[in-house]
Amino acid sequence: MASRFQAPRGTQDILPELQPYWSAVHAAIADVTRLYGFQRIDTPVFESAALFEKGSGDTTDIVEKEMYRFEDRGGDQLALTPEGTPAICRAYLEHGMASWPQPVRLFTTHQMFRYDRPQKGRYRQHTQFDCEVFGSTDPLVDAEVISLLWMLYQRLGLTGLQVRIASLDDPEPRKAYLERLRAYYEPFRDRLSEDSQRRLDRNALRLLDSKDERDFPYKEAAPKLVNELSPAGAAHHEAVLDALSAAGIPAVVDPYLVRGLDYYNRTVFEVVPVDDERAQGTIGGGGRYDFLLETLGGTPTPAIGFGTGIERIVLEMQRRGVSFERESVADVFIVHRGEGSGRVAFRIASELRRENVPAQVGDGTRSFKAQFRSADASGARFAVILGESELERGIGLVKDLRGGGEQQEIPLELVAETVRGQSLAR
RNA sequence: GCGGGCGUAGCGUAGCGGUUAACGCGUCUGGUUGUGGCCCAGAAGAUCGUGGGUUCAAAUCCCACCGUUCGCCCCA
Repeated sequence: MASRFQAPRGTQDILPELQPYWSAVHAAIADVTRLYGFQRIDTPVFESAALFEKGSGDTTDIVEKEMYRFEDRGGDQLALTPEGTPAICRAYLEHGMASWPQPVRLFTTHQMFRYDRPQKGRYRQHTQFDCEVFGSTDPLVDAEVISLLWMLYQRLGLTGLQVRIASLDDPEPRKAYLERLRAYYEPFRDRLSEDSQRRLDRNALRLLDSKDERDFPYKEAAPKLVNELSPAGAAHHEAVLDALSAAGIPAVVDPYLVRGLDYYNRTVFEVVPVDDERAQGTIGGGGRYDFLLETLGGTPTPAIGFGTGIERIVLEMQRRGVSFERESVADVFIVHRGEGSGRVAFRIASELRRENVPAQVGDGTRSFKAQFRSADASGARFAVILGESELERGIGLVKDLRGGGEQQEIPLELVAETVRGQSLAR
């Protein structure tokens, strides 16, 4: 290895060859958010650690073992954002957005930091596109954010995706359900996997999410929350499904769907590639969180949102074979050699760039052959040749790099204009 | 945090106890006083992830660490 330094574990460089994917994602985000009437917000990379402890839930893994927490020089307890929703909620409350026309639709793309064990598609720093809608309990809004997310994926050429959806009901009926679930599992406690025995005490809902074969028989026979919703919860759930179906979005109810954050109620959903066996397959997910803003000290405000990982989207695009043509870095490549040629080359390049023509100047210390190779590699359509004999005659040669490579003699003052004209005319 | 696989030039690979570590792509230079893409020739580029150990001898065997990858936990 040439370099002694490496990017920190779980972080990565996004090299130029990958940038077209990222640009496409950002462009699609700009499109769909505009189509759905979302406004952009940007929040800081770090926040008060307490925001996430309160917001995400202090027993969630994100807060308990994955948060980059630090004390700054003034003694404040801060954390690199592990999760976007609490940050946006904080901004909503801090800026009195309750007095904006409701509902308030916000989106952002920002960096997330989680100290967990890296794998493909799981990084310590990753980028998330988040959308949040505040101030509406309407199930159509649930369907709308899912529909926005779905459209994003469609526009990026991602096929073979599936929306999995469920409802976690509201806190009171869920509490009652969880008691029933524990009562159901308790007699088998000894026969469950170690993980599931722990879940029984800590987070019974997770029992349904077990991937351990020993738990499967009990899991299948277990009471499912989606089948036992309260009347209000059931009506909401049905309305969301109905709206999705009206919009032609293929959503399947997944009774085993569990999301890792404490604050969700009613609608929860994930988007997964149906043919991906990997555990990190989920590319996006979210849900309703009608009680979070209250938890954070605000007036009760219903809300729903999602996050989707851009790294995972890009991986999925590549897996799906979405590709981009290599962009040329210049339209015009100026080859020059000899005393004073650099000055002229630089002047012509500047003229071209002022006129919005991408132009590159060759390395005048290298041979013509080498500069032409660079010109070819740049993908430029035209080469401008400025050698000693041309400069003596006050002309430049304009060469078409496609086709037969014919060259025209053009007076130096007209080179930029001529090339620009031909470059536009192509 | 737990368990498994992998780690050889920029990239992809070969070599798997024994003289100067090989090949393809890429890069650079040349083949045309000063002209690209194809072709040809040559060059540069590797402390064989790092550090220990075993051995007369280690890229090859063993251990630890680092990185990556797969599964679990969890999540985007």
